[in-house]
Amino acid sequence: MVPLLNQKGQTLEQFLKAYKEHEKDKYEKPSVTVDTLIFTVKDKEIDNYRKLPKKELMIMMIKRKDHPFIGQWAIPGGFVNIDEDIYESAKRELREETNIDNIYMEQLYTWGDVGRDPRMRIISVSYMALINSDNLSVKAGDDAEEAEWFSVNLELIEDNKKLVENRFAEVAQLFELKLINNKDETLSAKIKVEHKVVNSVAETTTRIVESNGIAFDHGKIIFYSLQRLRNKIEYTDIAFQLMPEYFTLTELQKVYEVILGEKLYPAQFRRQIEPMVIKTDKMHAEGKGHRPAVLYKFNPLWRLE
Amino acid sequence: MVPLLNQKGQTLEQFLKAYKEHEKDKYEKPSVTVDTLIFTVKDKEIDNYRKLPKKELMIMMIKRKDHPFIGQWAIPGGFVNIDEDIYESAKRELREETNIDNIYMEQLYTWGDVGRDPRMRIISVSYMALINSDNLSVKAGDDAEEAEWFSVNLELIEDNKKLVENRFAEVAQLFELKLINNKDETLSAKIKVEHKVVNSVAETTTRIVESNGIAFDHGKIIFYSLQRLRNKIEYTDIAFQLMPEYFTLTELQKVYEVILGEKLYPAQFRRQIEPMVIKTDKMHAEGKGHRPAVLYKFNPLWRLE
DNA sequence: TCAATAGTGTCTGTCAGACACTATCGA
DNA sequence: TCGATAGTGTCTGACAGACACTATTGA
Repeated sequence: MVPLLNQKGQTLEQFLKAYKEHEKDKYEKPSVTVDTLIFTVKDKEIDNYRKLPKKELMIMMIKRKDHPFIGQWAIPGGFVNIDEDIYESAKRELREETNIDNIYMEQLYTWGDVGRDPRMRIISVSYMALINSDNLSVKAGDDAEEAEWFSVNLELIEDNKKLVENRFAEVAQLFELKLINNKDETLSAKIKVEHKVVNSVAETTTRIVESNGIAFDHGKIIFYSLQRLRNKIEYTDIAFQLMPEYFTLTELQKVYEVILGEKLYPAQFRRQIEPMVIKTDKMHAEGKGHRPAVLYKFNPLWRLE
Repeated sequence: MVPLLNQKGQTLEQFLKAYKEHEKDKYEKPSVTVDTLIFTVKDKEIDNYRKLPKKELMIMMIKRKDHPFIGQWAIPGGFVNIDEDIYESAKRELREETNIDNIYMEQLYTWGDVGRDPRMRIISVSYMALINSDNLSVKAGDDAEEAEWFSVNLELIEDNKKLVENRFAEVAQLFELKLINNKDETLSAKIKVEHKVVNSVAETTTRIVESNGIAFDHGKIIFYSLQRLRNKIEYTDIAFQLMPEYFTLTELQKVYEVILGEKLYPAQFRRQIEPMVIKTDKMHAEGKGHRPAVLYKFNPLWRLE
């Protein structure tokens, strides 16, 4: 077979050799990092002996020891090695922070605005990892970094809908994100979401209007991940990534509730979740002063009918 | 206010100055490109005078003039400028290929496996643009590049479900993607999707097992974008980005059908789509030999009730 | 006994799937 | 008249929202 030649008469091999010698570093390149949002759900202890613990959505944050944003908290992340897939890079990051491996992880979004890091042009690929509360006892990695879990609370604090020319709609929503660790340190960010229809093209802009203690544009990234979590929990089985092997249906329901931010009806929740779970013959040992609950397992076959 | 100092006693300004002088290019960086998948829906003319034209989903591809993959077809794309947001970069790419501006575009996914480009390490952020058939007459950009529209057809050709240990499921699906231009050039790719549950963690791998005439991993990227299109058309209004300002409900239904790959019932489709459209007093002029259809417009307010 | 959780039964209205039917045009 | 598209009416079963009810435990 005759090798294909380009306009300079080069074979592929010749082209690649010349390319690597002359073309490779012709332009200035941005740096690429991977940020991993690590979520789990944790019990919050309650005084009353008969009451069940409340569930809280938690995210892992790292305290910055150097400029920029010194002393503020950031999502764990780091530079992509030149010989490492970006997915592997995110897994490595997760391992370094938590010593946990073999965990559910998905790519979220890539953030590439010019001014998002004052040091230089950095494009950041964000991943979302969900770990179950079984593994929560695992210590944070042996880096000298301060890594801590923060509870995640998102509140809609303003919601404006406008009519323009009785034809185009503008929606402006203001959200407040609050992160609280077990020392009651509180970080917060206000995020404004504007939805406009211009020339019958819908445009949504999301921007941080205030940030306290959260480094870079990480408030916005966390906000985005919460939207994704809420969406995906409705039509996938990702919630089970947050559960231990055995769990009660009430625990599972509470995980759904904390992510969706609303109460669900037990009867209906059980009917809907039924195909995704397997009833075991084990009973929940913890609950006192009320009827004990049956433990369930995830049914990985649920999509196959 | 006292300026914050890091461990070396530097202020933020001192740190940034030192960083830019010494740290910036410490590590080898990957290159970053943006690829834009440009979709539209086109009429396919029919001989019978009373019949309506068929709708086809089309994607714009560029013929490669140089190594690697010389002579094959690729998604339009290019390097991100160092002083340009990645979203702007995708818009620029779209403008260069189609001369169209102000168009719906969303980020799809970021592809960052090490070996995906034989020239060097390239991380590619893909965007999806939808343009309406009104603009279709616009010529491809004035680049010397050959740019052409290809019809997009995706077929599920194998579907295996396995039980392992009567406990874990494995699903393997084989898809064939076919791209055909108006000279009847046919490009194709076979994509294998494997879904496994290992240690109760669900893992999905997607890989190209065969590629004819489609450069790089672009068959996989197109496949991914089709999944996203199908998903989003069900719960968002993106379909209207593919429509001209005035359209009949049958046209709209055909667009849904070609993207979803299935026939829909007219009565139900009309009931469901009703809140998203506004009936006008215009009638469709084209159709001959049958009842004329009312023209509708998109209702950008539909989400506000 | 009582407070709390576990778990079930059932009514109601909505809506998707399915299909049949009417309306209107041009050759 | 007929072949094609445009558009509507309605039956059926499934299922979400809502609420009430029963079951079981430990202090």
